[in-house]
Amino acid sequence: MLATNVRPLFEEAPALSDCSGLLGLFDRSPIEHLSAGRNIFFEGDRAEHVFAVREGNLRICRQLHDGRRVITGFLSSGDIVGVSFQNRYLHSVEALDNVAFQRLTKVSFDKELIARPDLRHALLSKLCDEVAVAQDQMVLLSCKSAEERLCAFLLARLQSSVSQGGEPNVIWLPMTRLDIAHYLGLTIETVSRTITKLAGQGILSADRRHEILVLRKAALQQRAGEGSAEADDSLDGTVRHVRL
Amino acid sequence: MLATNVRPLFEEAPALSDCSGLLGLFDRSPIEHLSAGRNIFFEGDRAEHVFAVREGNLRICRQLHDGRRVITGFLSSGDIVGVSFQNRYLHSVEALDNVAFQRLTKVSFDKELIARPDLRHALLSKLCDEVAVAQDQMVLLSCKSAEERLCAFLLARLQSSVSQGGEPNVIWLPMTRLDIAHYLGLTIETVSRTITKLAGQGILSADRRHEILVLRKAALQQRAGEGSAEADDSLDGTVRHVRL
DNA sequence: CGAGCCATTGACGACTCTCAAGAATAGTGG
DNA sequence: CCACTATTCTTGAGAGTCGTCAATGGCTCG
Repeated sequence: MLATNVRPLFEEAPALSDCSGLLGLFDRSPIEHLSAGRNIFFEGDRAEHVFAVREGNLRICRQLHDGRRVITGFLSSGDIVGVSFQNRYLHSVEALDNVAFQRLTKVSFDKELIARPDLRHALLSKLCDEVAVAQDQMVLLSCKSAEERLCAFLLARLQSSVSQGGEPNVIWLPMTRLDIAHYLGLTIETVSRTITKLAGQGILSADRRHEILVLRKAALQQRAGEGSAEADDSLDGTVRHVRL
Repeated sequence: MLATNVRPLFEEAPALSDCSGLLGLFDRSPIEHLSAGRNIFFEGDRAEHVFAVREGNLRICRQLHDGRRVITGFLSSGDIVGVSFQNRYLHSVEALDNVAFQRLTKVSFDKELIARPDLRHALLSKLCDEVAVAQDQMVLLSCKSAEERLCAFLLARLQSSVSQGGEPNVIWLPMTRLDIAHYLGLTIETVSRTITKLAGQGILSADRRHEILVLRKAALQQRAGEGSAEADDSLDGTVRHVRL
């Protein structure tokens, strides 16, 4: 087992992005809508459906027994969530804004998958991707400072914003500062202070609440510490050698 | 995408444990040996094989550009590592003691999988499990104190030790304190101090370096935060309520 | 316009890291 | 078998980062 954690009985995963052909499976499902603050499902619910996000943004939360909340990820258009081999969801998924999504029962999702080897491969591949992302986040949480965490997060959001058709230097943040804090393992105050500091250094400008302007991307990358492979300006498919 | 991290080009996974039928695939592979400190493979190596651990213990490491090291997991007998959809490994795997393992080329691993739907399902299931474990670790790193982290870690190792046939209250630790620290996102000093503190409270006894005796499992669970409901009882009848 | 949420900013304190030294253990060679 | 060395672990003192508590300000919405 990768980590030494005790969760022998659970096998759930996760949220899958950019799900190539997989999204096609949902084509015949009706579109459902959700307003900000509402959940697609809750932690502990019986896991009977798989969902595809079509519009809007969501957060994936887990609750600790003492009330602490952790955000393990964010979702947006094109992501799939709820894929699972267990019968209960391990996390809640909550809308950050107006969301449109489609659903498929796990049973029919499985059936389609059996019939389509290409999609099975896509799913497997996306699952591997998912693990890599989770491990990246582990590294981030393991040993990065508040500034490094925030810079890494902002760069990731920048890429996401751009790939969804935004300006090349504008970060769109559908989530609140508190969400960011819960995602990065920080407090809202630290997130706020760090943003202020970066703004003071002329690296970015955060006039609006949900929009951050990147002024010096290179500085941001430097402070993110090891952007590793994606250090460069991405977007093109050129894979660079990652040596350390 | 679950996390907002930027790793669009990588899809690797992970280490799979308790790999039901999957282990059978390696039956015809010769057994290879490795002594402590040696690697099965390094981060950045071309990913051409999948490996099954037969004996001994290993650690999974990632290196940051500035030299910081993170341990993302530990492996032992029955675990599979190297499953990947990318052509380079994202982490190193290094022996903690004398290790015996077998290998299979990715190509033949894939071939076998195509022929065996049951194994495909097992793999998918294990991948989901893997993600769940990684997310548990994210939660731990996100918002748990040093004491909570260590207690959770020790409980997991206890379970692992017991399931491998050890005494019900003895934790076997094949790794060093530094490894534990790098796994939990702490320093070696903090790990050491925390163990000393727990020993001072009569919760455990750590006379030997690689062996910890659990004296009050219930207290350990309580301090792990969210070990949740499974009541203690533990080892002796005298279960005392321990508040923090 | 007031209520409520969200974000910012400040002061303070605690937890953990850093630096440093010493003790215990393991490994090596005589 | 016993020094001798190297590594690992423990313990201490001090510092720094980040969390906690608290107050203020800005935005949104009824």
